[in-house]
Amino acid sequence: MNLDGRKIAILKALIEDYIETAEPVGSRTIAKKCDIGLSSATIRNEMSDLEEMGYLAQPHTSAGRIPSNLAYRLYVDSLIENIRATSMEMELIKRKMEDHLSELNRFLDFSAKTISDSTGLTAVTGAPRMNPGAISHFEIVKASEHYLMFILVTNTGMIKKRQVRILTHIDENSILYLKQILNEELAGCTLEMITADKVERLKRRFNDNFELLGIILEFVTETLAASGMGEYYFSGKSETLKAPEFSSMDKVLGFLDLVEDKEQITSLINTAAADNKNGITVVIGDESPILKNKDLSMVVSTYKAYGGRNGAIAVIGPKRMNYGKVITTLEAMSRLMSEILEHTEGETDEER
Amino acid sequence: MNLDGRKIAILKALIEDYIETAEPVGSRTIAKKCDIGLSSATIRNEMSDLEEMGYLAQPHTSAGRIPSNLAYRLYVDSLIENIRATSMEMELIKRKMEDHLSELNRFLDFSAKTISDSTGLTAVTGAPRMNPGAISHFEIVKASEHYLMFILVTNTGMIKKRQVRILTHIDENSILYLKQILNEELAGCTLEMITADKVERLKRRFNDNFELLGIILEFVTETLAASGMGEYYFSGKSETLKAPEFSSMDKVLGFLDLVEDKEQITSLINTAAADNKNGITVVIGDESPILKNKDLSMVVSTYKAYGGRNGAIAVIGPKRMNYGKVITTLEAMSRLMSEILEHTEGETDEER
DNA sequence: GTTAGCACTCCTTGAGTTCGAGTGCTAACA
DNA sequence: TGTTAGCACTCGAACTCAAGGAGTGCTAAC
Repeated sequence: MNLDGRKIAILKALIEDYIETAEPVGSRTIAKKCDIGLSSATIRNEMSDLEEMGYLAQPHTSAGRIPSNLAYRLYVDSLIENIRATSMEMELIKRKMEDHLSELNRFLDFSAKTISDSTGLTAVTGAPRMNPGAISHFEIVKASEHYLMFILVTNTGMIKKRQVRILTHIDENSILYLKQILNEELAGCTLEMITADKVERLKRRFNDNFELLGIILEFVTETLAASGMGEYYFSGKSETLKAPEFSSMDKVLGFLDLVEDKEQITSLINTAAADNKNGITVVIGDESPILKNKDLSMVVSTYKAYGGRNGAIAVIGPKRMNYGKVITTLEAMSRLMSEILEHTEGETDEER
Repeated sequence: MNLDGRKIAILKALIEDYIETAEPVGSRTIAKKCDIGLSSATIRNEMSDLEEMGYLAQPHTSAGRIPSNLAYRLYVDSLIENIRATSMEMELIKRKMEDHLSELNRFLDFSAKTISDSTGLTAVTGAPRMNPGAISHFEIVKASEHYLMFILVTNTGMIKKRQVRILTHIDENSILYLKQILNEELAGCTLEMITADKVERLKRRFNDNFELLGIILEFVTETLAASGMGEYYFSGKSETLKAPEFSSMDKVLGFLDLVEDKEQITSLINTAAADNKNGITVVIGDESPILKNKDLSMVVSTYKAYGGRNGAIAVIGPKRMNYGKVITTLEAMSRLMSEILEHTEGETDEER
């Protein structure tokens, strides 16, 4: 017994009906819907075969069938039709998105909103993972009489500041001088390159500003060691919960627990994104232990930001989601985001 | 008919029982619980009076009574007992919080978690509203052959950067020179102080780098104009939804809609925080149109961050929340956060 | 191989019933 | 006059039961 064309047609029709209605699908419904000129009895036989093969399941004896994980997997991998988003619409979205470009977090927030609006599900956008890289510039600013501000810029565009209280007086000239030393010694250094040797050299050149050097080096090493874990931006959570599968409270809590747990979301998205560097990854229900027993699926894509770093965008929703729509939306959005972010090369601000 | 001591005792006992059980409270329950030596019949009479006075309500004739908004208001304003959090516990929390101080967003995130852990409800912490202030330092860094990075630091500790593509070649010395001009002319300037006059002077001194000046000025004015609207950090949403009042789906969606809508949350917290600059504000149910028909209450407090700016912390939960616990928790946390943030005076980093 | 027919299963729905918590009222009591 | 015991009444929650219907699986006929 194998999957011939008729079985596939029936399976496809069944999945699509189930996606639409969230109700178990009976043989008569399919007989009416897809006009291959078969009676419900024949379809019943085929469905029985499909159940045996693991593609369908019955909630109880006298109910219709629902697709299994295996069926969804087949559907996503080979049955789905690519609905192309109209380029007109995309052009409009792109223009709107460019308006939100001035700050990365706003941009990602808006992108998440756009995706969730278009899919009706929960969208997540993840900031590109920051690699601290090497020091490109170190700045010391005298903020006030007793405060200095350090600013460190790295070649990956990361920028960190710290304000520290100083007890002894330092004049502007000394600051300028120390800054020069630091930039000479540290420019181009990654964390690994700040060796004991280097520190020793700096100590010698700093001579009487021993204490200050300690504070600065602590700041620098901390900054370079920071993983810069990407933030995630969510949109459309309550939208997703309106689906009928969330009528029972434990499903709702299952979903919210997942979405609120940053660790889980991070690991889920990261593994999925790593799986497939450039395309779309679909994780269906129990395929990930994190989604287990939650009747949820996730579709993940990546976008390229400046500096070749990858960010992730994802949609989370009931296993019975409109995969075609979600996949095309994510494809289009990741293309769009890559275009905008690669193009503008780090045109993102940060404050505070 | 007025509120004598006995009525108040009964009302208090009823509210506290209802807060605990979320079930309408009958006369017998109160007779057993608070031992003023009264029979259920007497209490029944008193409860009937209290209902007439608007403090109690009955879901249906043969059910117990539940407190009205008026009763909660009375309870919060005068009946509640201040449970003081042990200073030991607070000392521990403080130490933990100081560990999370290195970045403001992490700190606020952790604070929200701490509050929601201790109350079992949804906690929100809002970053202090940033006032861009005046320019304290302007930096130009040559990121690569075709990219310059501008960094602007203001006296309120705000820091913004932007990377721009340049077509013409500029050597390091010119950059140094231009930077010097900019710092001379712009240091101490607020947005209002960048007048046409000032721009004219800069133009003259920049002479051949006309185009670059335009880009820089655009960046500067945009940065100074940015309102720096405070972000909010949530924690414990799914925790709140475990309360029995959220057994019906529309209550769940009501709560999630509120929590997801940044505009609403912002306005709700801001008006509440503005109401009462230093203490705690309690908004009970319908007292705010935003909470109307959602059976929710909110408790808001503020904390002082460096530079005298105020941030907000709040707890959102069912109207039937443990106000005593929530209020003392928020009081303690706002004191703690003020101590840490005022003390460390802008010890907050930012990256990206 | 396909289909009509039919018995069977099992969920859903709604009506009817019981149960019990709680009230309001009245009459008795201190 | 305030308090309490007693009792009839109310009304939602929970349970049972039967009817209805959607869907299946099997068999026999085409």
